[in-house]
Amino acid sequence: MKRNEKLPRAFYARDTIEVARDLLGKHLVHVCDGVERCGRIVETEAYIGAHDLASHSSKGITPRTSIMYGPPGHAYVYLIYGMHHCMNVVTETEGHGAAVLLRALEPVGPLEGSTKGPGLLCRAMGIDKSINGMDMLGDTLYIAEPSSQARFNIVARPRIGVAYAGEWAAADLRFYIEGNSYVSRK
DNA sequence: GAAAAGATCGGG
DNA sequence: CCGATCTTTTCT
Repeated sequence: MKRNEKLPRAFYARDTIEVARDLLGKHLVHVCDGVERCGRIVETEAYIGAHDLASHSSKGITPRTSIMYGPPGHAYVYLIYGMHHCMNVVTETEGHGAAVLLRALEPVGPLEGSTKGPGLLCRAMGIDKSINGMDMLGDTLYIAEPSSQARFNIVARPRIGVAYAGEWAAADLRFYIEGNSYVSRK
């Protein structure tokens, strides 16, 4: 089988909105207990920096957000509502505090349970807080460009669950593949 | 110390 | 619409 191409650091070290859009269609891979789990990214959200009131980084550098303020290409994973994990990829440059949340995957190969939504995505991929801070250019967790795929349209919509963020709640910073049935919400 | 709220999900 | 469930941050 043809080997997919792992995304380089430079892919993540760019404008967060561009990264969020470009991540659509890419393959997220997690090697866990010798088993490779893989899903195609179909929905993302951009959290663009300290001035974005929906972003955890808007609180400044805290123990939790230090990963977001670190170098790009690392995983930022946290527990939300006491029961669900959410996975992000750090973008831009060290000190910027931006990341892209992965919200939904289309399964590539066997995956247990739904991958439709950030909490379920992490459960199906075996992602939890032990992954927090991991470099996504290693061999355990990474994102790769698939060898080939059909062209698709990108839809931009407001982010989910950020009503507290004032004006930022309305910004079109959620992106998904038009017509894909694994997108968590229209 | 204590309290409140949260980038969610599933059940009623 | 509401409860589960627990971490992080903020307030006293």
